Amino acid sequence: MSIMERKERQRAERYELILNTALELAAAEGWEAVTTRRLAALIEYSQPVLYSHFKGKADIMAAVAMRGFEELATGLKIAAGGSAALRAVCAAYLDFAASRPVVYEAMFVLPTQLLFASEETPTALRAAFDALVAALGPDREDPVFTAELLWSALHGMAVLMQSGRIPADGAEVRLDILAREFSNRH
Amino acid sequence: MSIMERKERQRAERYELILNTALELAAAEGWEAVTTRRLAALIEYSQPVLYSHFKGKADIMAAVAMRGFEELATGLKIAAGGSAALRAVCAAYLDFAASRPVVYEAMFVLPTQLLFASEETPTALRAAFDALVAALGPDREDPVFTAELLWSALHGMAVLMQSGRIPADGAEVRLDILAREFSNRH
DNA sequence: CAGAATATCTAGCGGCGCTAGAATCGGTGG
DNA sequence: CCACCGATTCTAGCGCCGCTAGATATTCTG
Repeated sequence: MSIMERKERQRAERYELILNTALELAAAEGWEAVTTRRLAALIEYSQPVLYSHFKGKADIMAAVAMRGFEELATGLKIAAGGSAALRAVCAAYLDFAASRPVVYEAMFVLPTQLLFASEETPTALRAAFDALVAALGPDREDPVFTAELLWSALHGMAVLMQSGRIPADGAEVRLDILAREFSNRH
Repeated sequence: MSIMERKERQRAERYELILNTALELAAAEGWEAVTTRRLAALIEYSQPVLYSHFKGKADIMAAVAMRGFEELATGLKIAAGGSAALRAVCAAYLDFAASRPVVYEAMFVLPTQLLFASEETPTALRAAFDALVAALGPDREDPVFTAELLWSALHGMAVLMQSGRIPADGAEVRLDILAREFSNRH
């Protein structure tokens, strides 16, 4: 059965190659430059090979997004460890969005079939959201709604800055105000 | 010169026809369904006619967005009139986003060359933002940054709800929390 | 080593945004 | 009234897209 194992391993390697190449290309030229033809050329296989791994372009982006959910969840959990957890978690979120813009775009901006806040929500995404809830601290009246609002604010800041709709300059100040407004001293 | 006037009037009418048709089609089937071919067929002209009015598809969407800026600015100004201005303005913003999703998408989600917070920012958009600043009330420490943060929160709520990433159910509660957190009693 | 099964490729479909050049229309001067 | 000419509009096509059917090549098996 070693032959099958080797085949599976090679297939898994090619799967990784596709994802990494798609991510690199997207990072360099944006998702609209990630076409099945260019991607196939870069991995040095023909187009249909992509379709033996993924249902289509959207599926490739969804796979990239899934990894992003895990990375984000990890980042938020680490940030939640120290003191001033709320501000740190918010900073970690914005940091992730700023440092991996195309991954963030695949996760939260581009159309998705992914259902949020449902049974099919990926574990990692749920974990990331739970980190937000936890960062708000105990004794909240509406912890989930408040966390959704906090997420909205973070997401809005991320995408409006990314698209140049609000200036990058004020990021620190806005983060300070956000952390202050959402702090638990009310 | 009456003939030229008639021609200009007819051209203006066709311009309107294109914009209205694009908006209707986008509202019915989304922006990705608004192709130059379908649009041309709907207005009963050939494709190149579109290009005699607009530089391209993106330009058509930008024109739709521009009208949206005006409508939003008007809506926010009206909401700012009464009492509880902050909550009312926020509600008006979310209302606009929810009731005209494709216009909102063209304004704030889809790629744009439009520069925000610069000299080229459309007057209407600037007016809408100023309404947010005003709604925060006087005696703020960082009124612009705070307004940018408020806008971020509103935008985040709008798009995350629109894409189903946060449930539509909690909209009212989240709006309440938002208005409370940003109220000037600190 | 022949044949079956698997893996991969070539070639193509319909549709996209956009445009060059042909055809047609409408106003104008003889 | 008509022939011309410029403006307007259309036909046809380019190179690209996501995706797939069917041919081909490769690999494993008896």
